[in-house]
Amino acid sequence: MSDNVRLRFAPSPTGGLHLGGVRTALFSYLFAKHHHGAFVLRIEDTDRNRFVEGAEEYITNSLVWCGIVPDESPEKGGDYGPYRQSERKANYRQYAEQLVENGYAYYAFDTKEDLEKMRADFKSDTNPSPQYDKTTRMSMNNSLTLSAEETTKLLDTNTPHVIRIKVPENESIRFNDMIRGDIANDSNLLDDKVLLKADNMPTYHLAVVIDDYLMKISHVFRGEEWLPSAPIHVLLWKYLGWEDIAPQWAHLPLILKPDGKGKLSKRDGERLGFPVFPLSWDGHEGYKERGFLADAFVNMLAALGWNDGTENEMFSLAELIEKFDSTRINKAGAKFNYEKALWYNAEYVKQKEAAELLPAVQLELKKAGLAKSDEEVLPVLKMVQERITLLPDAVKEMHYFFQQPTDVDEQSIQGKWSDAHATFYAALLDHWGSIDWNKESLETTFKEIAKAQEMKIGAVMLPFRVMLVGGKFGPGVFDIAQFLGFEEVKARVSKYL
RNA sequence: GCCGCGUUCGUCUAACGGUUAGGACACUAGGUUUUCAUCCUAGCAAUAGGGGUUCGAUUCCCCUACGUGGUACCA
Repeated sequence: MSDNVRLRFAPSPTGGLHLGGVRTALFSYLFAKHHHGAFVLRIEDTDRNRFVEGAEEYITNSLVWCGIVPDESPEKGGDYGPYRQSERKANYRQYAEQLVENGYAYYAFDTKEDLEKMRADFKSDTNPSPQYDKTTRMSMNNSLTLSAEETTKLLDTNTPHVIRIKVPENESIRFNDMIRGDIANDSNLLDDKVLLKADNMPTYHLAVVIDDYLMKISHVFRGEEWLPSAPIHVLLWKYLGWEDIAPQWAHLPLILKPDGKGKLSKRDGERLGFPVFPLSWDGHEGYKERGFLADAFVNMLAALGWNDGTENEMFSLAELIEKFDSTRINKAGAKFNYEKALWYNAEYVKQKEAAELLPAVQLELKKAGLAKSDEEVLPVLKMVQERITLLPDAVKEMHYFFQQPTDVDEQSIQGKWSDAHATFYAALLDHWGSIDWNKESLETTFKEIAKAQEMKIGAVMLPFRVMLVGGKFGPGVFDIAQFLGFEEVKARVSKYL
């Protein structure tokens, strides 16, 4: 494959992109880039009722955060624009009419009530949801049942109508899915899908075929929920005369709820306590705001349903591009596991250079009201880096380096404090006032004084830590003391003497 | 109901006819850290069920069960 590999990600601007959508975009992007092809973003806004203000911008921002940058898009433009279907409206009707002329589609004038009546009339125990198909179309109000004159008259008087595909009888419609292999469907089970709506806008089925054709799309990655309508698309590519250049389809498995049943939905995030959006959307916190690193998020998503065949699980975007192979995508849906996402993030935080992490950490500190210089923060970050899972953890792990602990866990040293302790720390501070201030000498003298006063090291070490940081946590206590400096250590300890 | 797709440890997955069915997350135990986390070591744990095909099936075929998706003038 070469540079005529072109993939598109074609979301509807009906809300925030969720995990599944991002993964579809990611796989498309990886495949395109692996083959040195193009990745295009197309906005499928043909349903004006579901249009949501700001959704398109959100989608773009999300992709950018992930590093999935389109080569062509509504914003950026390209040779095959426009990239919003609402702006390509002029294209669709002519193709639909071409299908009618060639006998592959027909005008239908049925009202909403007509359709409801048909569904009610044909409904039975064995057929609970009757379709507009070969068994019913001849009893409906369309250009197949009406005379040519009547049809023309209705059309000329602007009677509301749609254009439906005329699904053939007794055909086995097949195509080869990149992930699932040969897929066959019996045409007798398909319905006459609406291609062009009464408002003159195309449905997904028509628009996707025409635009994939016009934009020279070579491969399509989309969710498994499209598998049942794929035969309609196959038919359309054929009826429009483009059968030989139809794209190759890859229907991706779904991302499922971690607990119960079904597709992951945005409600699950609130319910189970994890984000389902990359960036915050509509009051729902995103992965970014939760404190995930974009590359960890992308790695986690890529590993959900794909692997490179080795035992390696860590991949940068560049490595994903290099190793991506669509034949290694799984067929079965995957239950989402937030624990694993957390693990990925912790791994990325640990592996990064502290300096690389610094800007993001600084942002968290500022949010918590701790504005410090990079020079002050960097050495502390190096000490606590491996203790951070999510970026906001940095505040919890670092605040006591810069300010006296407020919540002191006194319970942890309850009953372990005596006058002898006070004497010990007083002597310690007295001695430390005149030594060379580094962690080695701090530790040595700490131990010497403890021995001289017949105190067990363990008995004085823990209270010392608690006075310094506020609890039983944190890096080596002498590392902390060294950073704090004599005056600060003295201040924190003296409070308890 | 009908149609499509799927089914390996609790979860994500490897093994594309021959392995003691491997790894990761989670969990458990031990070690390190005179704290906690990290880290190290070990442990736990799976081929949905039934028929075939084959010298041999996780792997190929069929049936059943279960899961999931579709069945809109939504995508």
